[in-house]
Amino acid sequence: MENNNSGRKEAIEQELIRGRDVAKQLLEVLIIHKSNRNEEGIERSMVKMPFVEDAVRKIFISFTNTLLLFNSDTQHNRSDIHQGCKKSKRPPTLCHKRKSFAPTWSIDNAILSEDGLEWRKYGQKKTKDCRYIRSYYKCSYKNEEDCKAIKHVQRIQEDPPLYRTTYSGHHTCKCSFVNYPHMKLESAPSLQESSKLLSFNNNYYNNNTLQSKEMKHLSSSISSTKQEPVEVIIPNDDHNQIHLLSDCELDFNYSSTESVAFDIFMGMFKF
DNA sequence: AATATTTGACCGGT
DNA sequence: ACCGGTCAAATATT
Repeated sequence: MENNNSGRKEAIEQELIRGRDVAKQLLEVLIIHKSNRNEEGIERSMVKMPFVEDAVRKIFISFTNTLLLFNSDTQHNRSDIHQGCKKSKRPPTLCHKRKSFAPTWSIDNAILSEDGLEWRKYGQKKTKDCRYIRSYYKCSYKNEEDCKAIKHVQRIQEDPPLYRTTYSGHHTCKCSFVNYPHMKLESAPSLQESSKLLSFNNNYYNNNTLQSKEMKHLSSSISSTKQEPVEVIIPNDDHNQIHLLSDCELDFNYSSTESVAFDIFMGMFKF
């Protein structure tokens, strides 16, 4: 327990450092961008938007990974409570999981826009303090993959219309890879039941040096954030596959896989 | 027919 | 007892 605890502490620290470093990079880019505008405000620099976008994403993921690590104790303690009532029919006893310890965050939008993730509406409610209805959504893959991500959307303002979307928990399903069609996450039947297979289409990585460099980075990233042994397979020419052996801490594993995937994504833009 | 949304009942936390 | 989150039957949509 002691050992596990210090390992987690270390992982949290690493995530924080990682987030800080990317934030610094981003800040530098923005400062350069600012100084490269001339007096008329005409832009002379070429700030690569994919880079900026990805840096923001990485910072975000770093924070969420840290939160997941931070909360992993509480989540474990809770999971056995709600296993006992998994199959009970409505009356007489029904256990609903109420309080979630998952990280939450909100985003305001002027329009009801797609967020690129897949949701299914499961309820709506008029709340006390707001005259608008609040809609509740859960991940479309909740049943298939036990993905715990939920969100609710509520209009909070009339005149310039404004909608607030509050997310809770992160996707642990294939839908988190929906914006990155060259990456696939699926079960790896050849290995343990709980393991996952992350595969990359080689068409996107035609520079061989870059590829091997990023793959190396990938493997080191995975093992550095996990205490358990991780199997990394870097195979043939057609497909690069990484097997992740995971058991109870799926949220955490998926998230780090995702963030590592962004690393690779980012590596592509440097060349 | 299969899948998604609507809706009121139900539940747990305060 | 109230409030907001969730369930699941009824209904709508594909």
